[in-house]
Amino acid sequence: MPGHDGNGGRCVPTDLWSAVPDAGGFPSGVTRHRPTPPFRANTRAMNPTDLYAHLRQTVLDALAATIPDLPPQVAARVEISPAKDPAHGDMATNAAMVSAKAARQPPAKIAAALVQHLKAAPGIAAAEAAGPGFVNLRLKPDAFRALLPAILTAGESYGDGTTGAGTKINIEYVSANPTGPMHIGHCRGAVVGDALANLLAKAGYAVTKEYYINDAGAQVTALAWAAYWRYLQAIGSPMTEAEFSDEVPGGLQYRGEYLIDVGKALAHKYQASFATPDLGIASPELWLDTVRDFTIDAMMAEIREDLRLLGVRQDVFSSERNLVATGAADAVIEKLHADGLIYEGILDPPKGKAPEDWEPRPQTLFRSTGFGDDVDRPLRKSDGSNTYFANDIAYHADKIARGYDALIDVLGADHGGYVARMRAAVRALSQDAVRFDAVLCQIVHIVKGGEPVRMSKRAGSYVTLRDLLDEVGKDAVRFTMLTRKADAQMEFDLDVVLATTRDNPVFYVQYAHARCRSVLRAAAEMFAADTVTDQALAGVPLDTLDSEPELTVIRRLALWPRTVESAASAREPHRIAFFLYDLASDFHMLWNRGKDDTTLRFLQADQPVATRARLALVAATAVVIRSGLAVMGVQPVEEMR
RNA sequence: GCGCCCUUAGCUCAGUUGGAUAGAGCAACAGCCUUCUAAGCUGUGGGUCACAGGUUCGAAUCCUGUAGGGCGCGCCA
Repeated sequence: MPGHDGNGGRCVPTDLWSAVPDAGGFPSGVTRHRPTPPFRANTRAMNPTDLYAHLRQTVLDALAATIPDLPPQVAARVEISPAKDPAHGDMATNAAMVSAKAARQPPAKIAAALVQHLKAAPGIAAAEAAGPGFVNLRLKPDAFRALLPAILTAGESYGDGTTGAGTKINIEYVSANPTGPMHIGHCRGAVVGDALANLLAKAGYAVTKEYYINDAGAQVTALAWAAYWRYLQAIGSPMTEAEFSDEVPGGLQYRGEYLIDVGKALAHKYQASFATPDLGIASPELWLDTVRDFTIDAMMAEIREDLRLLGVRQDVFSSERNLVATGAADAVIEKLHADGLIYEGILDPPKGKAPEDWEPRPQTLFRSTGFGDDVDRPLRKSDGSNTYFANDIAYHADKIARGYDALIDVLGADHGGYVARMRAAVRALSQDAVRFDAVLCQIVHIVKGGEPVRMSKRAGSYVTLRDLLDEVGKDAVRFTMLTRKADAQMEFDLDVVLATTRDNPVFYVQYAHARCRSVLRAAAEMFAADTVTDQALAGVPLDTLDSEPELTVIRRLALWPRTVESAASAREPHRIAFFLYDLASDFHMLWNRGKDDTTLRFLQADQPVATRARLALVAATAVVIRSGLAVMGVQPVEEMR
């Protein structure tokens, strides 16, 4: 989110790829170099780790037997989903309804035929037609229980998807101007971007995490002046801040205390050589480039430290200044010019906006209207230098040249108006082959004791990431930032985040994991430790797991792979947080049964077989919680302190 | 003025990409517990999915319009 300190956002997940996961071709327009997905071939194995995918194939087989010449496009629309109402069974499929038209038969008739096939399928206890043409399925408890050894064997890779199919995807996030420490707005983008990247990787994409350093342009020049002011202070200049500000083009902008150390470092390194003999402002030619580079390096070191503390580690840092220096920006404009997409023209004045300083002026324009934008966009300022957009085109051209199939930018919501032109540029540069998405993050308000928290001691005008981390810690920050859709405004209530109650999702999920681990530790005392490892528990008999709260947890675990898949294709990492909260809720409910009735507790020394079965469920729950927290970049805790 | 996004229980928010009787947490109400399987548990009430049309077997979800809110709108990034 270069530029202002905006941090709002909206998410526009128009996913072209997830619409047809398999059983048919891919939608046109995104087919470049798309390897044939190898998945689903093994969904009929004995221990399916994706129960829903497995059942879907069973339904497709039944459908093929019922309607031999069914078009693949119809098969692609067949879904299997969890039943909302337990009275409907465990799962339902829309197969009869979506194929009715092609088969020229009423849904009810197809449903009845499907029921006949499905009744006999392995793992299915009951099948019945219902409603407008649903087929409801009830699974044998064994079918659900069989998931536990599969999870324990797979470990945290349970839920890994293949929908990405190795697609190369680049996700750019944070990209804060190196003009100061990171603040809350950057923080949300950082967490959303990082979690989304992890999520896409789990779904099978080949992901690169990237940071774009906006180290060119007027902002960093203003930063250099601000650092220079601190330098003058450090060498004992008699100037006042007001006097200095009057001499700065555009005035002194960055007044936060964080530049004091930079000024001191400059003074130490260059002594008084950057000032006039009376310690006043020397000619910028003498010092500006040096001070700017020095300060940018210092700020980037600061930002990298912020990112490290937040647990974000990006693969690639790209510099805008470098793009300009190597002539990449000019080269891209040349290329677009050769393609006939650049012209000199005059834009209409914006309607409704104060036109007082507006005057018609010929500009170098990019024909973005040819690619879905509203107006053509300027590439050069009147002083001849590139606009931010021009450099950003060069940057995205660079990413395209590096071979990505898709690009994602995580931006603040105040950049919503920027998305259409960037998408237009990517389309133009890639001949429509590379998909571009923006994930916009809305603003975050920090609240404590019911009052908004606004100021930071250090930066002066905003709450820094460091302040927030000091207050609540990395894991709480990351989790909480993912408890809302990115495009929804968020109130970050410091009191709630630190509360040890159910309405704090961070606590509630961590507590569930800690309880799992606590039980397993106690089990290692009660039985031989090597009989309660995940590996050992993957082989124990599970028939005794038959109570409703136990099966509820297992059903939830079965939803993990499809949660990963749908969250990834929608580019909505917050869904992982909600899933974990629901899973934690199911688990706590199971745990609470043992509060009043001690015979319902997990560990019963006189019932080793039933106990081990329950331990398998507990261990699998812990695995899935860890798997989800890993996507969010949150460290699971072993015990509550 | 134009564009994009949003509007779901009193509050804060989900809603599996068009499926069946729209969910959760707070708050409210009614019980229970006073415990280390600690940092509460169980249950109840609560809705014209902003409003009006449309598309179809079926709409909170897609289309059109209206009202209200957020963001943006040529040489800022």
